Amino acid sequence: MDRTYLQIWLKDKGFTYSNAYNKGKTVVFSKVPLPDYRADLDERHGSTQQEIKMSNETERRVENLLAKAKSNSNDSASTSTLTMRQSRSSASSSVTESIIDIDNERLSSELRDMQNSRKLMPGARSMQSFREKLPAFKMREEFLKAVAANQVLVISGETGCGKTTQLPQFILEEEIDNLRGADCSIICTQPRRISAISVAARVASERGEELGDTVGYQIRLESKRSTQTRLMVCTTGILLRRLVQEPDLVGVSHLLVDEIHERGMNEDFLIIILRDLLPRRPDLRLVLMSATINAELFSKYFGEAPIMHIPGFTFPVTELFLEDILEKTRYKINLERDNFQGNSRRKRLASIKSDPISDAFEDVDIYKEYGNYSIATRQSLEAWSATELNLSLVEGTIEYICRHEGEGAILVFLTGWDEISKLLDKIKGNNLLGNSNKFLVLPLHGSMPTVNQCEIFDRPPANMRKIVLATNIAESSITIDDVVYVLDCGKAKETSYDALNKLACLLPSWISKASAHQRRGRAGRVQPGVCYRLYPKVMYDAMLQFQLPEILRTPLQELCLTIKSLQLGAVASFLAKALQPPDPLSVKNAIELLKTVGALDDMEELTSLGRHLCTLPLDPNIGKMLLIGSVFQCLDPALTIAAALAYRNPFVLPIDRKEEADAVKRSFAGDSCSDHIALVKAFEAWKEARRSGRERSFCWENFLSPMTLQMMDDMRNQFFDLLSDIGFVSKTRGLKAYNYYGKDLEMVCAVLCAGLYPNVVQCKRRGKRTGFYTKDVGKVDIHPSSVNAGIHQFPLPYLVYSEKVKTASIYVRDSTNISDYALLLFGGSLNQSKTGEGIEMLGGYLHFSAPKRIIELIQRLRGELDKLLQRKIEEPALDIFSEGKGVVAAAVELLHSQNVYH
DNA sequence: GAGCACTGC
Repeated sequence: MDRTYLQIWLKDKGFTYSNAYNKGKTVVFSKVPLPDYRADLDERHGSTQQEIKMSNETERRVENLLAKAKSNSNDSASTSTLTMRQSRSSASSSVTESIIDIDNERLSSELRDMQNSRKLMPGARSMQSFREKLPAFKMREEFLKAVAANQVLVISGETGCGKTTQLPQFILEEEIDNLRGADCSIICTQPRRISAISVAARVASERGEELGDTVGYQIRLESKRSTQTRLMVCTTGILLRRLVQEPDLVGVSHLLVDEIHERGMNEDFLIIILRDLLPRRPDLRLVLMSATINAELFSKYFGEAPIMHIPGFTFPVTELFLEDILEKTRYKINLERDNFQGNSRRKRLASIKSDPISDAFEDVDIYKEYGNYSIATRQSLEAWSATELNLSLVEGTIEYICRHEGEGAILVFLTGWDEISKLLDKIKGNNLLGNSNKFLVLPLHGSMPTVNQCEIFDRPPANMRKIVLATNIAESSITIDDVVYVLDCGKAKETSYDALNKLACLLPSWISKASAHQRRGRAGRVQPGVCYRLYPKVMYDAMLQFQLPEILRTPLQELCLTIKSLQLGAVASFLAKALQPPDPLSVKNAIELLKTVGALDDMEELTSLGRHLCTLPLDPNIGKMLLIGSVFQCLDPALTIAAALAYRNPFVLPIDRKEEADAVKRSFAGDSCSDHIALVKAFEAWKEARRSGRERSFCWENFLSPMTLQMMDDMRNQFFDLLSDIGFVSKTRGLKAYNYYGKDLEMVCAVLCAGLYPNVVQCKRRGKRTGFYTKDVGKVDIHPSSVNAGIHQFPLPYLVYSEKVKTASIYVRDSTNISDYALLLFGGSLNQSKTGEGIEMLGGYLHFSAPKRIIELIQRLRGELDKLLQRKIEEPALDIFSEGKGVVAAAVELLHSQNVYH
């Protein structure tokens, strides 16, 4: 067996990137300035030259295979055919039109008869009186008049006013009553899947109908609708996909966009498109639904569209700030005990100012400002730190509520896994709260396994108090009805995007007033409640009105690709029309990345690859990984990895058994040094377990989320269908026909490399340790949850990663160890090195050296591979294994020659 | 050497 021993030859060249960092120029970046991790830039940035070692045997084989390929490709000249888009027949004959008119008239009157008869059904009376009590009901006529008179209408209303369920319903009833039922098509968008389903279900039941009749819903991979459906509730993402096919939303009569104040990326993107669409569709009616807090913003955006306000109804919630809490609970914040570093207020004042909101408090003269409060309170305020969460204070407040306040569940908002875990431990050790008969303490975090989902929602047994320790997930995604007390620590982890360093960040920051309001509202769902804010009033006053919109906080490559596919013109000028346009540098980064991936050409136009990527609901890198995976016969693992990366990691993080969970994940990875392979193995094992009917125990034992795995499975099917739509696979041949190399680790890693490039890490040995470096930010760390964490010596010189995030440090979360051949054949384009005889990649960040004839051989192979791939992209039905037999075989040969495992 | 906000096609 041919085995090439790979020697890693390290050579520091002191390479620096002046374009990426301007020394002396400060980084202006969202709310949190970056610490100076670039201090010893030159030292850290030393670029490594990788010497390519190729055995004579391998060289001869690759040489031979390539020679065969040459003769092969000559006799089969490219026969790429231009596919013409079939245009839909635009004009239907007048005869069919009049038949449709008659049909529609009949249908409209049927719909009206049905609507009227349902009003007489048992239960309809009580349902109607319930609806009449909602604040929205009083506005019914006014609302309908405004919809008729204005193309755009902005509705502002607080939770509990009934706007989401009533307004679309009013329109539906009105249209049906006026015999326009057959012609109307109402779409209502929701930002989340669950809310789309529950809104549709609620409206259907209020109308006394089955879901899917006149009222239906559609979310990804799931819908309940019929030809009867006149009101469709869908997620914003579904509507955006529909716009790709139907840019004018032909046939839609009314569009209601809900929760627009949340400023999600999809919603912000949608309203730019809609503002441009309205003049082309004068008959379309648009209703924007927002919380009261920022309705004017949207009205202005749509040329002073009228605003209608609907008062809300929730139970009153008493609000207590830190000073009131200290006064009431007599809790004492003790410097030595509670503040680990013993930061006194004065010491903190002397150090660097942290953030404007904390500063708002640090600047206050406590003895003056809090003159009406007790000395103990003032001393506690003096000792309190705005930068570190004081868990003892949280616990003390919980204890106070349990001792002195009435019944009702307590909901505690914390920032993350760590805080939840620590507080849980603390409570369990507490004498009063440790009494397990009296308290039910439940952690609630997106990646914790939901052992007993019901426990969170159900009322606890009598004389038992439920205490939920949650993240932001409880702010809008999960609603716990019986909450009476909310504890708000005032912070949440928030993503931001540092365009200068091309770096996504996930850091705790102060929430906005809007979030604080939302958290408070969680206490008043069933009865009057109390909200304990564990920060001073002055800090609340200093909080931002709203969170920064998502479009300003995330990388934009996927959005930019969608803009191109919708033919909305130049990306930068289109995005400049947004309510709050993103930083031009972020746009530039996204376009550069799309060019690197090969989705856009130099003129910023979509390439053939780019057009394929538009059809896949994936980040362009992951989409490319999937396409290359199908091309190179690794479809099964590519589907799994794409699904996991696009949705969420199926591995859960149990609060008390995380070491075990870590070990299980590592055992799935084996010696692959790959989180992506661990995912694939876990998914395969799940499928096997499901076949033999032991899914539940398998998931439990292996710390996997059955719901996530199920969703991944569905997404895999969706991706397969989409690949079939664009001709890369044939459904009749099935998945197995595209998976010849599915178990071949080197091939799967090469496919990962093709997709994840330019997300490459250089592993540099430094004595006993390995340092990890990327082009954009220099030194990075392997995330401790990765199977690659703690490995000091990797068999291969590079890692590719799916995500790099700055939290406590800059981490690559999921990574795979790859060879230099994988990079050379499937990475970025190769360039002649400016300094020597070698070749380079990634704008000169990665260098490879070898004897001249080896370099030439590799470049020749790479050239043939690129040509073959290009033909395949232009002509997806092409069989590259017969067409480019020699080239593929040569590539496989080379990848296998670095097999260090067998 | 020590960590994992949340949505969506």
